[in-house]
Amino acid sequence: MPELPEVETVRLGLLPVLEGHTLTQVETRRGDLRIPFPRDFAARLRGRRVKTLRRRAKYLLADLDSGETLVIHLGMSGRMSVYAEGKQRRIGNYVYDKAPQGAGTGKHDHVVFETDAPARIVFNDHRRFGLMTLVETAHLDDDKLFKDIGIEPLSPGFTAKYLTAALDGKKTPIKSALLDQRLVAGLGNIYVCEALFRAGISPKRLAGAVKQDQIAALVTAIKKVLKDAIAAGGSTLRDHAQATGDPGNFQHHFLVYGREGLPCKSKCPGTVKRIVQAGRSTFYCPKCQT
DNA sequence: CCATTAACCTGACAGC
DNA sequence: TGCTGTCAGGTTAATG
Repeated sequence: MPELPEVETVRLGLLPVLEGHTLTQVETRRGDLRIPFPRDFAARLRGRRVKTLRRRAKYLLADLDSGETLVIHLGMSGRMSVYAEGKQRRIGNYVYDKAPQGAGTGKHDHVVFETDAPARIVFNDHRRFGLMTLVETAHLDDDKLFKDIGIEPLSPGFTAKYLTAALDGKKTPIKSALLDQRLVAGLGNIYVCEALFRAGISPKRLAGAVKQDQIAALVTAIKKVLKDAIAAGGSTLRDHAQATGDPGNFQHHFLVYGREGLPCKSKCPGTVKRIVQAGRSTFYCPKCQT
């Protein structure tokens, strides 16, 4: 469920049961996800209070009162499901169902957290491309996972000027460049396709050859599509769910993604086409994206 | 250094 | 019903 809007949606849903709360119990139900859990993972989390729950790129970051940060990546299919203890509860602005029988013991339920909210949080990830680890908060930016990650696209620093410099001289197609987390953090296959369509840029155009006015339009389109998607709770294709268990809604607003063979939505006579770039599907309108 | 491809793992779905 | 092949929102090691 994994691009920036989906991760942000999950973060917002976790906030009421995590931030300011204590992890009363933590259980790992296998030895690894994409990478092994660090030594004494559960013990280092148990009894710790979450000071803040942040997001960087597609990672969730829970800063603990121990000086460590719990780093969570949802991979392709990871979910964080929140269940209220005992009965359905409203906590903050969210309503959480009570845990159904067996919640946290499923085949792909890999980590279970209990908090004093009181709530149970179940990390489920059937493809196991996700990861969890612990990093010293003070050295997070220098960690292998984060040292090469680029700018946050929703930050004020993400401007046409920044993107122009980042794309300068690049010979890879703009579609592939935008998926590179070192240039811009958090974009994935869906939102890159959608942003390029909204900016009228061909995904095949070489990154270094995108014109100045197109770059400006692209920056605007990226910020808008990400914000709109967050407001819609992300996009649910198959795996994404909000922390409450509800699906996202932004998939109903796709203009090109998954629309191969259907008419272009920008009142042009074109038809949405699917091509493969760097091993990933790209959807675009050959008529109005140049 | 740069760019592309294959691999990681499981499940859903289409076609036979 | 069941088999096979294809595809999926991400990341990264290996390769050219």
